[in-house]
Amino acid sequence: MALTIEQLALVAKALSDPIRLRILDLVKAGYDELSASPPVACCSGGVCVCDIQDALDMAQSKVSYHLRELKQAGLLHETKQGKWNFYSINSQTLDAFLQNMHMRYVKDDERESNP
Amino acid sequence: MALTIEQLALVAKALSDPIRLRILDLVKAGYDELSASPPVACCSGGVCVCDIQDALDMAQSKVSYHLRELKQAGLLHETKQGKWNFYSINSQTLDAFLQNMHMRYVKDDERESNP
DNA sequence: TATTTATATCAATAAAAGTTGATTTAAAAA
DNA sequence: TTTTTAAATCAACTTTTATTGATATAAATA
Repeated sequence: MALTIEQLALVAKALSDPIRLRILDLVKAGYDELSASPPVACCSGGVCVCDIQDALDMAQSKVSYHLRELKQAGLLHETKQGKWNFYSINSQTLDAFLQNMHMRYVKDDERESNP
Repeated sequence: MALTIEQLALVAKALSDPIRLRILDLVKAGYDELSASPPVACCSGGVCVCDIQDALDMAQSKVSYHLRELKQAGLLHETKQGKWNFYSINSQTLDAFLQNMHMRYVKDDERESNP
């Protein structure tokens, strides 16, 4: 799945804010790294908004805003469960982004300049 | 070399604009893909501003602005040669960015959830 | 049913990024 | 030496993003 320049730029934009990267860190680590327990007993495979909010000590609307940016870029997956929204990493998007960027801008052109 | 969240965000920001990705494309391809010849006989290993400008049909100051963003993020290397400035890809920065992003957000945590 | 809790969304504002045309600098050419 | 060429930088402006506080929605609880 080759991504267009516009798609690549959109993912990069979502990744271009330290707050959003911190959110990705928290979501990736899950409740291991959060000083909280999942609000729902069964494993949701994600982290809820209020726990990110607590962990980062940020206004709720601010956290929601950044979560939306990440979700719209396809970097997060959202699961609604009762009154909670759980977010988990969609590593497919990030993986595709990283692979495409590597192929486009790092990988040596097969034809020339190989060691 | 592990990059901080702030460093990662800065590189991502530089990559978050389609114009800049197009510039990276051109610089990577070099004069092969440009309908122009290098203005200097000896191989500079880069592309000059005016040829990017021609290829993208953009104002000179606009191209310079985006080149500066890419250079400041460490994604491009600049070589002055006579009255020309040649830009080439600094793949180290991009490579470090991609590896760090992969380790941080894609790679499975060794401890759990392995297939 | 009334209240609380979790979270999205909205409107207003603030801050950052991008664009444009003009000016500056420095090298090369006339 | 004057003029031209390449490219950086600047100031004014426009557009996009981010922040904030308030409001809306919907589920859970009292």
